[in-house]
Amino acid sequence: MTDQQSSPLSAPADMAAARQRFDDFGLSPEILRALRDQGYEYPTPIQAQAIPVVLQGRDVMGAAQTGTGKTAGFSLPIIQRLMAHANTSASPARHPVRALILTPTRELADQVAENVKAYSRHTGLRATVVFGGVDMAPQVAALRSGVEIVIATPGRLLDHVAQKSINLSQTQILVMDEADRMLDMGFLPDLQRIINLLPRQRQNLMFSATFSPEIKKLAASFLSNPQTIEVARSNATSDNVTQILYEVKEDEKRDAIAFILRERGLKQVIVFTNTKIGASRLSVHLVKQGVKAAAIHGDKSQSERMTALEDFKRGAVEVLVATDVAARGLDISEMPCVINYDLPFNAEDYVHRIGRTGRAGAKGDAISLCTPQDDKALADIEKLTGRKIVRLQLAGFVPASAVPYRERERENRYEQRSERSEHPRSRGSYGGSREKVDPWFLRPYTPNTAPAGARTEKQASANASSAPKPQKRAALLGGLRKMPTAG
DNA sequence: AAAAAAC
Repeated sequence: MTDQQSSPLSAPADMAAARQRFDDFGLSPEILRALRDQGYEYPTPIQAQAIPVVLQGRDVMGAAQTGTGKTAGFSLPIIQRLMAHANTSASPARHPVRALILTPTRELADQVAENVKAYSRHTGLRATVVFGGVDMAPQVAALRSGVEIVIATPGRLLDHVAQKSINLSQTQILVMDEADRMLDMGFLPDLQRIINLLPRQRQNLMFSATFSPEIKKLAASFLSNPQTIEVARSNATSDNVTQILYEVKEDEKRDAIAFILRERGLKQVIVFTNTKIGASRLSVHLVKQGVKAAAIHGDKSQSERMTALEDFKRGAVEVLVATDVAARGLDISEMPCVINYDLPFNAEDYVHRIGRTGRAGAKGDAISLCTPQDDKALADIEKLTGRKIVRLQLAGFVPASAVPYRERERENRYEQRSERSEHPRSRGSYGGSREKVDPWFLRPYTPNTAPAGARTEKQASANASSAPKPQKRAALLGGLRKMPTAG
């Protein structure tokens, strides 16, 4: 809950009487103080609905997109309920985990934890976050010292369960955030195992952006007599977001992105790709063009992921090239624009991706590149969002392939020389065949009017590059996480 | 077809 919160002083006087305030919920002075610290006074619609219901101890099935203030909607009343039954013993053993919040991605867990810590800072309650890809020891130490609230991704949580560094036998409240995403990611067995470790008598809160049959089934099996909370029609795109669609050729996409970034002078933008390798490649390409870009995806080490996100938030990185790891949940304020380098495979992912902009009533642009192959994806998106998206030509855009080779060679001379030592042929690993050379840094000039045969050859070379040698792929992806550790 | 998540 940061950017979606309206300014405390912005409510017109004539509205103030009708408008609910956080003071109206009977939250403790310590919680209200934390809210004041952050300058929050008025609840968002989801908060106004969720807080009283959660305070009553009821189960909740909430349909809410990120950016609606959902996190505060469940964490404020949870903190209140835990305070109401405070445990004053100094012994860590007397501080069993009392509330567990599960999220699908590590970044989301981290972000939720930051919010929970902020809201509980004056209460004496302690919260910690637990996720994979980082050293376990500090997490074990935090858990041992005694925490009432744990925010976790499922895999690492079960890891802690296995080595007995966490005890869930006293956990009275369970939150499943982004439940639809967790199902998509195959977390159902893990969720089942975790739930089996909890007391039967507990409060369950489930949040999901969509209400698929699978989600309803999950709700039916895990929730008891839940109150349904819905703030906006699900699958709807925000009216604040202007959707723009440019039709380009596949091999023109990189140039088109660079062109769009330059033309619009974009300083805070996420570019989504469908693949991890695609994210890495595009970010390397943009950096070569002088763009402050970084990639974030699941094959990056956790420290690289965190660095990229922090650098992006503080402005050192202006273009975050991301896979769908960043499509949901991430709360980055003031994002005026989101770009789809690839149209996503699932229409729902499109909604989540463009939901990263146009938050808190601000205007935003969602720019997508599409190729003629994307007809089906586009039709699915238009069906889901109930809107027609007009295809436009990217005015003024000249792809690099349209610039005569000799001219490009002159422009790129320095770059090409510096790359030459990395040339696969110089290492003999690719043999001498020109078709197998990665066209990334040696792009043969192909006239736009090339005959069909030449086009096929170009495609073959593009295909070869989409399956680089494992070593090169690993270097690109920066997959520290995948490196074997001792033993 | 892809991505994410434990070691």
